[in-house]
Amino acid sequence: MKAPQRAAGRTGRRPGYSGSREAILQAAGAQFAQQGYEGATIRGIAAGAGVDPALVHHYFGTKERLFVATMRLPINPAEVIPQIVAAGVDGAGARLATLFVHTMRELAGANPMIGLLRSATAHPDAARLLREFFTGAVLEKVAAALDVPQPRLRAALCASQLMGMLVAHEVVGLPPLVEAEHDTLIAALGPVLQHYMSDPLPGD
Amino acid sequence: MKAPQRAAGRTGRRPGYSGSREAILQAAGAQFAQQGYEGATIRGIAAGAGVDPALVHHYFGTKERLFVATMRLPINPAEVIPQIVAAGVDGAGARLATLFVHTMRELAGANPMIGLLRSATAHPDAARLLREFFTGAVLEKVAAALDVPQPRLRAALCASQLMGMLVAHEVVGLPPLVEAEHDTLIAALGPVLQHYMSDPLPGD
DNA sequence: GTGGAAAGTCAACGCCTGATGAGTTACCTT
DNA sequence: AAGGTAACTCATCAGGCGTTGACTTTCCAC
Repeated sequence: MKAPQRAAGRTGRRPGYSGSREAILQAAGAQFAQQGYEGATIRGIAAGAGVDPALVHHYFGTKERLFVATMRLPINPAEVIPQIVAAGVDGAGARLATLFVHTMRELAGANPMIGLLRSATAHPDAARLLREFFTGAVLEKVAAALDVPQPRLRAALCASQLMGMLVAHEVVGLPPLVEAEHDTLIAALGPVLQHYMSDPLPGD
Repeated sequence: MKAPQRAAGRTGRRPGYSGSREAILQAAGAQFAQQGYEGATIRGIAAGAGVDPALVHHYFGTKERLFVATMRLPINPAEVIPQIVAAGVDGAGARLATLFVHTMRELAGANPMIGLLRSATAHPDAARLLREFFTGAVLEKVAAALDVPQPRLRAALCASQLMGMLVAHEVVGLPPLVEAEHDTLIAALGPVLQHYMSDPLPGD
């Protein structure tokens, strides 16, 4: 039953390729997602990767930089946004809702976006990063792709609903949402996103 | 310039009524709201209240119990829900949106709900508390007051949008939302909440 | 082959955290 | 006037945190 144990008290470099760096990144992603920036610990991440805590610093320097290295979105907005908007504004709400719900359910429990949100609530830098990412990589892209008035406001409204669904579903765990079928959530969200994207707003 | 300093190195009970307990509760509320459960410290709270850290334990025992003592919602759902639903389902979306946006903007920066959310993301107990509170005190009440199919699911959908607006506005600080007029947000949110409350859903 | 760089561990540092217990002062009842 | 109780601070504890520097072992280029 003796599993090939990592870091078995042995010092010095291991023979062959160990994949420790990737193991650390993966463990860090899981811990940040589950416990947020403050809650996750270097020691815990190292244990999860089967590695000495000092090795984490060897690779990433500080916890802060490890966090930054870990952060990424589950989907690449640069390629997804055109896909959703391409066929025109009509039906874009339904397409976005479908993509979002499926991604959320598939990544349940290991959603990097949740890690970002968890961290953003306790770590101002993460909040700033999230804001800059959204305004830069999402809002602007959507604004460029969507031919409607006030595109940034509309994108932000969509983001508010999607973030909220994520928090209510993954963090708080509201039972009616967790137990609902994919199609129910999609049917509920679709018209909302469509409303934000194309219905008239004050200031149009 | 010598302000009447609290806890000026003097030991023993202070003459007169000091209001220390209330000062601690207020400081704790602010710290939990701004930094979440893990981020807030007993020492920081004590300093904010102008008091020795040990006095916090004297009154509340543990950090956990102080947190519970601090938690409350900005509005009392027991009296607000009937008010919103009373005049019928029609227009309830707009009424809820108006109440929500005004409350959110008035409490900006000191919203106890944000403290709960921040804490829920890092502290499973807070998440459980938030879930139990929502299912018990909100979802059930709404379910009883609303004469529509699947009331709990509808209430949860509304909650997801409101939580999301709170996170996007207060935590992430998306510029288009922060800069929008009250009326713009209300006009955007109203139809969404109305949709969740009264439009047909799969499973009706 | 030989030497430098990378991979890896170990032990320890200084700091901050929540919590405790003893001691001091004021208040309230009788 | 006396004594109990509540309010309050002080010094201190043990434990966990991020981080560091020295040391060992393997890899790779020349």
